[in-house]
Amino acid sequence: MHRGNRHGRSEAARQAVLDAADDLLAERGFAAVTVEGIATRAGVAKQTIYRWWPSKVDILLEAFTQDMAEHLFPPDEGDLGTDLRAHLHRLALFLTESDPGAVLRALTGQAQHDPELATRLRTDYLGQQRERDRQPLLRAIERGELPADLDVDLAVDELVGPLYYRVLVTGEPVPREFTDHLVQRFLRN
Amino acid sequence: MHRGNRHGRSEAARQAVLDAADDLLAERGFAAVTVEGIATRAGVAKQTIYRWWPSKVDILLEAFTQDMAEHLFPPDEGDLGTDLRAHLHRLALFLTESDPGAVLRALTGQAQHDPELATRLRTDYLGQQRERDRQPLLRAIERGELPADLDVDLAVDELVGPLYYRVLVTGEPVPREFTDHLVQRFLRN
Amino acid sequence: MHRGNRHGRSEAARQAVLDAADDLLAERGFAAVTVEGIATRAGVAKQTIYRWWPSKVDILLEAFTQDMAEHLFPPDEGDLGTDLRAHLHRLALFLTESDPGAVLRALTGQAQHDPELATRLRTDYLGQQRERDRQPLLRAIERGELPADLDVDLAVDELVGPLYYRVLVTGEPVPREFTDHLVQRFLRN
Amino acid sequence: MHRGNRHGRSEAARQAVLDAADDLLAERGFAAVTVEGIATRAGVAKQTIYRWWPSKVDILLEAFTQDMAEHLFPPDEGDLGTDLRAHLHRLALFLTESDPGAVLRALTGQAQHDPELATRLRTDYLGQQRERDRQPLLRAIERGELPADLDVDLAVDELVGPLYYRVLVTGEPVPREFTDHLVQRFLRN
DNA sequence: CATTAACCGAGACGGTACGTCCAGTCTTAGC
DNA sequence: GCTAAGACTGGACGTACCGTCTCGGTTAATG
Repeated sequence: MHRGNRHGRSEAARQAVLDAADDLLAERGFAAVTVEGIATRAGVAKQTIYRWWPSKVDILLEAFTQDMAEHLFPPDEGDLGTDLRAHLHRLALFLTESDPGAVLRALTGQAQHDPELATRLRTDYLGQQRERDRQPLLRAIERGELPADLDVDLAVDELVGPLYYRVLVTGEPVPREFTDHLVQRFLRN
Repeated sequence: MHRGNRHGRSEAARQAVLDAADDLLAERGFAAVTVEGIATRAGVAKQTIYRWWPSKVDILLEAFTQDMAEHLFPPDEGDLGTDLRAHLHRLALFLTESDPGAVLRALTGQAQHDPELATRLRTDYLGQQRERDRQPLLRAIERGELPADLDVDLAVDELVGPLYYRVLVTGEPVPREFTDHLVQRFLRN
Repeated sequence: MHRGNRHGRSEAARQAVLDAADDLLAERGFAAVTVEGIATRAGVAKQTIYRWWPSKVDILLEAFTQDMAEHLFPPDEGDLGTDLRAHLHRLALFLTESDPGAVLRALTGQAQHDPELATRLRTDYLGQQRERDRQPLLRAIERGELPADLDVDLAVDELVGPLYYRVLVTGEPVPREFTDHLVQRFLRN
Repeated sequence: MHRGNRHGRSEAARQAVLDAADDLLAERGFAAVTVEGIATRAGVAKQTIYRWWPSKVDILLEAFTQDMAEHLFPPDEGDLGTDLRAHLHRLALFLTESDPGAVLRALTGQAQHDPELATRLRTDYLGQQRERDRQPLLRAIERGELPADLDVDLAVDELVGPLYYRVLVTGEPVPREFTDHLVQRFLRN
């Protein structure tokens, strides 16, 4: 059944590992994400895991990157407020409700102990995500809705910072009223 | 050297454990904070640790709470802008530069994998800290600088959220310009 | 139930390990004597095994030494032929039929790949055994049954060599006729 | 480099495997004789090994059989004492000094854990060797030097048994005096 | 003279056992 | 009664080989 051969790795094994890691995280928490557990659940040998991933966080990182790939492109309705409200709300749902969001929270947690992972996480995910976060603002500048000299990065920090803060620090829910309020305060300025 | 006696726990042992945990975290990172490592470094038996702390995160939590206790009381200069700027800057320094800040980052990271720790962290630290964060705003309301119906919690999220976001997520520095800018934007509203 | 404490190791664990190793060898052969298998069967943690024994052959060596301790003291009936016949027969039974004999065969086999084990085996067992093998001859010399200038070591080689040869090399049985014949040939000289 | 063809196995690969196994045993001991190690050293695929040999001991067995093939034919000088002394001395040298002797010792060791190998070893080697060992005696019987009713097998056990015993068990050297002495004692009877 | 079957190397695969590290529990002797 | 010491079970770590399995390339008899 397995497809090990000179043409390279088994896609079936790869996917089974990623799925197993995801499932273990979702069902039993980060502490249950062990290489042995993944191997058993995926029906894969440990060596196969170590052959392709340096550590278990690399598995989660790949699983996350794959799952998250097409998500979170901000909508473009032609109105800054509409776009921002929709985007922040979707980001909040992603972080608090989705499986890849749970993986991201776990990885962000682990990154506090592991600078190398922190760097990788920023390279692999945050860079792209911030680019997506900037889109509504950049389009608004083009449309003249926002001044051309706006500090976009600062604006992004103001908009998404409180959201991540709730998710990662206070653990409070992030209802639509909250994200809408953030947008409202931002626009009033 | 050990101070076995029938009169209660050894304060020397307690402090040695807390110091050892702090030092290990600072010098060799969270992964090096093991109960055995702490015991060896502190010159203490593992059992002594387990007698007084349920787990290693409890040690860090206690070490952190002790170190952090008197810090971060927001100044009261009688002016909202001045107070907020000073407070946010000190918070930023605390989170990014201080040893207890490093412990807090590590604990916050661990809390992403450990809901029980998350709860404890909020109880033991965040509650108090948020109260301190609210002080400048409450005083400003009393002074009439801010409207009485201000949603203070939301305002705190707006002010400190971007700061934690930089510390925990993007890893970017948090210079005084950044915190000043946050205050400026907040006050302009 | 376990008795780990500062006074030293658990005798129960020690004996369980030795028994498990013995049993595995007897029941399922040398290939089944794995540290993990011993640990499981003995109801002991692997770490406990590695704490006290450097390798699995050390376990077998200790098990063997303990089992073999009081065996094989040659009889003293006051007659060389009688004593030698009895001693060789008992040695043959020990090597071919007994559990410690099976362990010795396995260790002797392993010693062919492991010079250090070979040395240990000679120190721990063969030295004593050869001393026992010499006893009947020495007593016969004292009684005047054998010349005082007899090369005792050579005589031992002649007497037991063919026996070990059958056991270890040809695998033929070692019946009483065979050992009796060896003695007869030796005495006729 | 490889010689794939439809007409049978590659002799080059076969010989490379046998040499690699021999060399590994001689240089790094039995524990280093692994199928992977042999394959790497021989520049051969593991599959090629498994195609032709059921296990690594089969490789050693074949290597040994090939190396040993023409050795050890007992001389025929027409005198029993002369022939036996020469034959035992050559056997001692073979077992203690030669490369195939080292392989035989390793195989004999392994055979203590592996009854199937023991059987094969007796079939492939010991049978022939014992036949060679019997030759000097049979010729002496024909010449009338020994009685016709001599138990030849027993005599062989007496002559070579002590030699194997020293090689496999006590590890003592087997000098010419020793083998000569065995012959002398045998002839005196 | 092109096909094509038998053999080759390479190497991924599911497994088992290795020897290590740490978690968390337990027992004892000393102060 | 608390302490240091340290043995204990348990479980995950990362590594080494096992024996099995494709695969693409090489070669030589066959068609």
